[in-house]
Amino acid sequence: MTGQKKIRTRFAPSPTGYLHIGSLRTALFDYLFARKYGGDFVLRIEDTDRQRLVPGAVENLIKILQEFGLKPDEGPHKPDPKYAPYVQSERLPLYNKYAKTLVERQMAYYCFCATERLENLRKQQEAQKQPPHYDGFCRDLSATDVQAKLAQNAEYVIRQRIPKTGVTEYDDLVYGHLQFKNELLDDSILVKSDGYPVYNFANVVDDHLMEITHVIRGEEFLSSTPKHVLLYKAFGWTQPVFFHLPLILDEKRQKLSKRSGDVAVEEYLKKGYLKEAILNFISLLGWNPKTADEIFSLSELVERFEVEKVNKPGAIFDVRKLDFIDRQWRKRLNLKSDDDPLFRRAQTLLKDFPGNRKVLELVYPQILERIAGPSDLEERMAEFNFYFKEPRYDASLLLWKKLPSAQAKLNLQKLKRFLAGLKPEDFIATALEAKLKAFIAEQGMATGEALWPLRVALSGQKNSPGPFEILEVFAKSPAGIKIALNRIDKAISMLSDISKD
RNA sequence: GGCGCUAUCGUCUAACGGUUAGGACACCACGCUUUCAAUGUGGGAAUCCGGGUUCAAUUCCCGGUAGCGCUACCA
Repeated sequence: MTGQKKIRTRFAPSPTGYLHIGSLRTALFDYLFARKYGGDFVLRIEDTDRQRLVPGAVENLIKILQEFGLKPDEGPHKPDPKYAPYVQSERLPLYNKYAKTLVERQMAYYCFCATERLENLRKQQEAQKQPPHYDGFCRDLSATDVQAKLAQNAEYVIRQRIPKTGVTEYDDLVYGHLQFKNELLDDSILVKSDGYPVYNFANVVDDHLMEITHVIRGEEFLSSTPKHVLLYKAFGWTQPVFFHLPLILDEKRQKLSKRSGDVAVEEYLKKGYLKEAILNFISLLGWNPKTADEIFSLSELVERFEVEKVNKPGAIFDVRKLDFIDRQWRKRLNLKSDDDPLFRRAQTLLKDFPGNRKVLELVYPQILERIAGPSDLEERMAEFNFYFKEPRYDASLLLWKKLPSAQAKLNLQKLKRFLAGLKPEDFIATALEAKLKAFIAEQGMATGEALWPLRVALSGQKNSPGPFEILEVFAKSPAGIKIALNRIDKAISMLSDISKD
């Protein structure tokens, strides 16, 4: 056991200002793998693309990871002097040093080609239906030529010198044995003209220096991995185990991206999804426990996680399943409304409705109860316009379970008369319910046959809050009770029309 | 175009080479319930195509097709 190296995984996002749902999944698997096998989970920030820098992104990343319970053991927030810094833009001298080494070993070379020439080259190749690739113009520049150019302060990049022959192969934990012909690999750029390294390079250097044992990342890196393998070989470093995760796809089967809709984890949080549900849901994308259960907490996931259970095909992100899992979690957690993000979301939405707060406070618990999932919260909320607008509905809606129209009409007439005799202070949902139910029983009506038509008459909807709540809301304003009674009248007359037919 | 990966219900997926191809989401019907939700019961719904290997192929091999990914001085 002494020779065993400690397992170390890393999550290496670019600070783009938000956390991509796919990135969260990667972070989750990094975390699960590290926890499962007693390793460390490291956060490294890949900010070598200076065009895409977003201020504050790193702090946001750490915060949100923490919120999900995926707190890295190491990272910018908690550096280990042995590996720090954890932000790539602070590691420039390192990349520089290693790039030089590569050049010395003839495994990389200076390239002075102008962007314009490269663009033309690519256009030509595309026109001739050839795979676009660097033509090796600077690959065999003599040492003196290079020195001369450098002395002139010519702009340059450093390219990887890929062997012209041979095959590069590696084993992936998920995808198995993979091999690539070297001749098809491009002499891609390692260090950009601004002195910043490119992903393919910085990644390898850092993973080695940080002693990462398992590289867990999305499948999109499957075909750039041979270049990484070649770099490990060039340096004489042992390569980590590669562990690629199947892609998360949108409903069009494309890699989930900003074009697909919401990809930012923050968006889902804002919509009111529980973080437990989000984590649970994405864990099921490309991985399955092989049991009937599928509701798991983070620690349950750690317990059940196994690499063998990771699938190869890309998985479509189906928000309806997320809704389902969210409901399950909501039930499991039994949240009080103040702790429920969905509730908070509902509250902010309600602010946009043109009514008094009292109305909303009364109906919101029902909104939440009847919700299918946060994804259609907005739609459901919009239905509550019935209070402010005259409802329009089909008379057949009033007929619950094939209730005869004459019966419905009679019931409504009785109810209306009863309601008309009540005092304004009687219109408090709980008290009203007791009174109304007593009356219904006394009249020998079936509860459903009385309350269904009443509720529909008041709201005009198949799904709405209950009649007691609606009536309480109406009774808040002096004219409200009259409006409610008018609606019942209208329903009665609609039923009369039906019975004539 | 080149290279790579992938291929079971609409979706997520299960099935030592032998199953009436299973489960979950979604959908539909019915029951229960004042509606919804929840719950119960039932229903429709899949092995991409073609060859092999084998007594036996969803499973192994080959080919095709399709989808996706990569093919940037993005990651």
